[in-house]
Amino acid sequence: MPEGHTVHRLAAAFRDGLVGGPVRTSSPQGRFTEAAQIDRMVLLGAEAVGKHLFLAFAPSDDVDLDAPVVRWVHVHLGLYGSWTFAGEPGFAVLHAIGAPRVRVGEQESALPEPDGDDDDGDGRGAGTADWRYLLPRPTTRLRIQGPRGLADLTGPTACELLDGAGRQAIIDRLGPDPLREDADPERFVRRVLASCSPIATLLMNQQVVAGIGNIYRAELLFRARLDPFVPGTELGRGLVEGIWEDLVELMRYGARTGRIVTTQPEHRLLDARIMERTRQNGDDDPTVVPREQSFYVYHRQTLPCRLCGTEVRSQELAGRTVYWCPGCQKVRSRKAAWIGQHPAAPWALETGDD
DNA sequence: GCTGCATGCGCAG
DNA sequence: TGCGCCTGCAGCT
Repeated sequence: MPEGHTVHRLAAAFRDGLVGGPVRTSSPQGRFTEAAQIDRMVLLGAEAVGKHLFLAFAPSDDVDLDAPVVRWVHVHLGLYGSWTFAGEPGFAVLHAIGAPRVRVGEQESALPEPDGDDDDGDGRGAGTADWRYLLPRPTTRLRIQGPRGLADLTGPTACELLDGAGRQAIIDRLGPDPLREDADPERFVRRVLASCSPIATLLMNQQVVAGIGNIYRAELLFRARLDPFVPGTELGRGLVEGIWEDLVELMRYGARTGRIVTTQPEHRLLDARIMERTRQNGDDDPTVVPREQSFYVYHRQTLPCRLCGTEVRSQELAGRTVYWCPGCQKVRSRKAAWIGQHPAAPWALETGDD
């Protein structure tokens, strides 16, 4: 489920709720056998690099992150992985919008509380809301439990214990992460301009830029009005720099709110008008009206483009589906300037925050 | 209950 | 380039 913004939110949730104190770690599923090695250690830090999450563990809290004694848990959620948080009121709540999910009562299984204040006789205890007695799902790869709450990991592509060198090796093969202060956009620009691969392929290559998934890719290309199949070598520097700037803004919004929104308000209105027109043309099927107004092209294949009404297309490219509007995305030239809309506007008219 | 799909990635060939 | 893997869930029967 996650693109890079989600992983940054997860890192923030860990920093908020679990970093700084001793934690218990276990692998209820049994597949992360190294969990025992870090049990009762201090969770020193949590950071995101692209879609990779790194959690630092040390025997005590007076250790530097780069000390040899620090052990790193490296987690990549892949397509199916997720973290579930549970804890005292306020635990991880700020960051629970979006991918980090907070358990709701019906899905919880709880042990009876040991102090005997189970007064409803159903064997589940009066405190089903007490996170301390939540049984992990059988598929839980890793549970991290601190004084204020816990985090359960299921279905990750990667969950492994590394030393500092192992962590660095992973970071070294990643391109710049638009959400990190230390990101070097020039690395991204140079890689793109030097490659004959289609720009759509390059944007999904984590060695070129770290953190983009299929949604950001499709939406970025649309906002740049860029043909997904143009080789990087055909693009102009200004355009590629514009894509980076746009990406930074989009992902910052995503990290702040937990939602990917790429459409500008005026284009959502236009979309409603187009839908009305298509219905007048005889398409009465209400299911063609998308509830989601957040995207221009992602998952909108066969629907009319929000801007020009051309049918949005989709096609497999290097094993993943690319979505684009053939009507709007015609930029192919090296001379093309950045013509995408600056994204400050898309959510500016949204009421409230988050 | 079953099937297919999904915001990924690494590996073999 | 295709496949296997990790899991949850929507949309079928």
